[in-house]
Amino acid sequence: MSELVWERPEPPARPAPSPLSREAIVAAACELADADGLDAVSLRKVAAALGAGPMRLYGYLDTKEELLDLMADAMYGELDRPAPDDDWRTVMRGVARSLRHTAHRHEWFADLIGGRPNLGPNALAYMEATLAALGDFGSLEAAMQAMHTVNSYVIGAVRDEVTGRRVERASGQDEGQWLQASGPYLERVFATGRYPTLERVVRETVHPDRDTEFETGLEQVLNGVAPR
Amino acid sequence: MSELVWERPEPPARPAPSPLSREAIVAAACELADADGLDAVSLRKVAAALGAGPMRLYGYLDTKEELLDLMADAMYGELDRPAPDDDWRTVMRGVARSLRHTAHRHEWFADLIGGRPNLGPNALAYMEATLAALGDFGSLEAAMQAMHTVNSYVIGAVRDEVTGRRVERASGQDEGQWLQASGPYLERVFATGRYPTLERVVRETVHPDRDTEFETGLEQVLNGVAPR
DNA sequence: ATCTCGACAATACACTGTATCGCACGGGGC
DNA sequence: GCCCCGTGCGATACAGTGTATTGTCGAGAT
Repeated sequence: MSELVWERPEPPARPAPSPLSREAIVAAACELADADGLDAVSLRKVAAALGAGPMRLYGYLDTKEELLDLMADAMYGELDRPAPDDDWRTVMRGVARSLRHTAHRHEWFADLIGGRPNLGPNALAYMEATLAALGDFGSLEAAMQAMHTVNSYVIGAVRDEVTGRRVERASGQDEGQWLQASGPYLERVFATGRYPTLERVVRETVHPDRDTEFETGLEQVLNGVAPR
Repeated sequence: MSELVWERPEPPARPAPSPLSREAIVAAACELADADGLDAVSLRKVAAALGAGPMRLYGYLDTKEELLDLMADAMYGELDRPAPDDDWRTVMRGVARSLRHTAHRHEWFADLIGGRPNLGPNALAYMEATLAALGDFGSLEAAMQAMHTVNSYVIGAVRDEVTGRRVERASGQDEGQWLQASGPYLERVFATGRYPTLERVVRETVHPDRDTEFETGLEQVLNGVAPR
């Protein structure tokens, strides 16, 4: 019934189960996402990058969703903490810029922020530091409302920027505005004459680069939320 | 070689290939998304809902991405057009509220807006109408910048709101704030004493409901973008 | 020395988007 | 009226996904 030793192959030489940790897992996942976008993050690939089988990850996560949560929280860990002594305007400007900055370095972050509850330790710590630095804002509820407004703006703006970048990258190496990225199409659309105002906007106005667009928008929002 | 007629089954009774159209396809897809979220939208299910094979859709689309683009554009078709004679403030308020409203009726829309270039006919028409109605704003470039700022705010705010709703819905029938939806967890987190400010915010301040939070944020942004 | 338990890999399943293939039908040339 | 061909469609196929289940090996306890 059992074969003789000679014909039986040796045990498959267990490759010394590499040590794992949540940190290593999300690091690998982030690397994958940086390289090829969020869609490239699959449990199998992450596990493979760590020299492990896919099911091994389920000791550290219950769900892929949880991996995404961890990735998002890792990004909150990368943000610059606000200095507690700055006035509220600089604090909020700093938060906004920092968010934008890391969303530019890790574009997949833009797909995640706002799309899930951020209750990880890093996100909470960041919120804590920000709120604490907003002591000169007046009431706490006013500070919360202002944070919400600014945050919403940043999330939306960053999202737009990132999709703009992607379009440009996909549609040639072009830099500049999405307008010329989708140039020919828009030409054809404008030729119908149905969008005169839009056409004027595209043809006659100069478009600021994204940095200044973001910054002036941010300044507008900050003016809007200023107490009094 | 060939079987006798008796044993050969009849032709599979071609079920009268149902007529199709892009419109019918996106309608079916939207229905699916309304019922069970964006993840429930698969080409197979959409096709099945229309009584067709999955591959049939590829006559109307090249890619699932394109289906999502069509769905998003369909939503732009549902928005209330701004009245051309209103002043810029009411125009922008209307745009913002309308976006928010349809994102509440079709929550999956919140997952789509800002995440892809919106160049469909409905989106363009909407932009056109909005820009045209913003004639009293001063220069066109200022109107563009202001629209961008307001739009970014709305996209971010709506995104936050929708994920909040989802958390509440998932975590019991609770209404109110995400805070008590994730209540026990936050209690445990606060018990560490690492987030005193956050704790004060949660415990000591009253949280406005989402409508007023959105509206006051919107008003802040509108104040911020006002010309002069 | 044996038993047991926990950690891991292997397998399996239902499902996804999409490329390919082949058939059946309808319309144009004789 | 018949044939033939193109075209539109379904069936099939494939690689890849998240995850449940099963199998197996090694170490620690008795």
